[in-house]
Amino acid sequence: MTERKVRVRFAPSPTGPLHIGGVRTALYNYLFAKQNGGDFILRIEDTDQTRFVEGAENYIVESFKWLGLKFDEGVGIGGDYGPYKQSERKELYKKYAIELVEKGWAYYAFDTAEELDALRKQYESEKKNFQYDCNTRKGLRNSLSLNKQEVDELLAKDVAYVIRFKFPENEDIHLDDLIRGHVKMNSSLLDDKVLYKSDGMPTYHLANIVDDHLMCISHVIRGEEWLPSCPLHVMLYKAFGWEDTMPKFAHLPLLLKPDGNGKLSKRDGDRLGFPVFPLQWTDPKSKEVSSGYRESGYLPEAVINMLALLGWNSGTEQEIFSLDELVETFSIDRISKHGAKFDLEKAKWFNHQYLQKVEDEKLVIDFQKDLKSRDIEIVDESKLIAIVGLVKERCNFVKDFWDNSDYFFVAPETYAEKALKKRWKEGTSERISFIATEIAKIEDNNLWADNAEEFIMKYISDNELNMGQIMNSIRLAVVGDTKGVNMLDILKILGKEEIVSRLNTAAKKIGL
RNA sequence: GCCCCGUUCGUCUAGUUGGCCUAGGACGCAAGAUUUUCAUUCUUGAAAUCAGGGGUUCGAAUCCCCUACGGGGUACCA
Repeated sequence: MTERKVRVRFAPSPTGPLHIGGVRTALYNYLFAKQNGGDFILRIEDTDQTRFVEGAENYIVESFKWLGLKFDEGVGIGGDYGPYKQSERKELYKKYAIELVEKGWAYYAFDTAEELDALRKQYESEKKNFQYDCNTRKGLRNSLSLNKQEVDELLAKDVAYVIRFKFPENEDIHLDDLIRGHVKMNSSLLDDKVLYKSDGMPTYHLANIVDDHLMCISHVIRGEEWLPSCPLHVMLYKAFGWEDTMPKFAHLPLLLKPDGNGKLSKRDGDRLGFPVFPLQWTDPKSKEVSSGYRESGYLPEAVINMLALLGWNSGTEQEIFSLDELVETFSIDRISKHGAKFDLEKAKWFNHQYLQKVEDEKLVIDFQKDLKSRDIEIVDESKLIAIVGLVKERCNFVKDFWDNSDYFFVAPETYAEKALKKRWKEGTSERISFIATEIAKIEDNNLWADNAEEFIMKYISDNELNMGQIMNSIRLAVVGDTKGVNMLDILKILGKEEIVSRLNTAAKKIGL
């Protein structure tokens, strides 16, 4: 067999915002495609009309734009294998379903949803489990149990029907998963899945196989929730006679809730204080808002890096990877087999790492928005750049900047009590106000701060004082707390007038 | 219930052909150093009897079996 071109697809259904687990699936697909010089395709699987959610498709497209994962083909991009939205391919599927019926691999079933529901309930009451399969299908209303004339009549009368796959009896179905290795399941245990619904739409199973085949998909990399139905998919390839070009499968482990049990779900994020969605999402019906990574201040590169390492590792001790580096080092056989719990602390750490790499000038743009929302008049930009440069190393997010630099913008109105007790003793006010008057006399040029500091040092040594005590008092007077960057930098940025004023205010207010 | 997948520090994981594993790294946590403060940074430390029990073997986290636990599936959802 000749080596096929690598073509992978990410195929979400537009039933809501894209979940972070889905993003990871897409990322792994992307990395695999790019590494192999292949194509990365976006297909929208909107075969369930009842679950369609307004805006979800656009949300998916926007999310990937933000994340910087580019599709080569698909919805919104185009390509030679379109259309890429399954609802637009609707006409196509029926003929394949019928082909399967004609080949004896599928059959018409006329049972209504209500009839089947009733059957399930009945079985349940007998503590048994109902399954539409090789054991029960003969007793149900379908083209296997009914004679040909009856079936033709029903079809002619336009009675609602579905087409179900006919699993052969007692046959072992083998599957080689790239992550899990060899998996075997017996056909008798599998149920006759609906392939074609009574509303004229295919189910996932049919549409998926037909489209993957038609779009020449070489590898299917998807979540583990699909593993149980993979034998059906393998059988479908066989039934259609497409075994030669059947894609290779890789079933990814799931992302789990950080606390209790179960897979990560929509609600977990805001319940536990972290986003599960790349972008903020407002539910069109309930108007409920779910937070997004973007709005929470995460950098897309950090999200990608964090996600990549959640279930995969390079085998080295490297943890920080650019997208390009990931493309280079990624490999399916280094994906772990077990589910991974999301770790908020590590996510923050990743963002911290990436935040440090962003130029101060760029960060200033976002910081200014934050300042504006706080009604802070924008000081000159070079000052802002300097502040960001001093402060960012202690922050995980741009939104942390404020707490670490507020004293640059507003003079303290109160002084932290704990700090006062420790840093402001009898006679401190007197000393501080003396220092204020003295440094006020220093000529106000760009050497002022250095000269002021020099004076303070001299004052300390002349008076045989504890240096820390005086410097900390100054910090307290200027900042209002024990926090803050290097004192000389604060002196420089705030300038003579402001510093002198704050020192005098503190001396007066605190007294002692 | 039945079927499938999994199980190494609190979390993400290394460990891929059994011996170099007295199990390594990262996040988080603790202590110390630097910073006269806070934070960053750096160093050190605590933290997994490799889910449990049986095998196989000179030797098992690594192979086999059983049990337990976790996850997924079991829809005219994807």
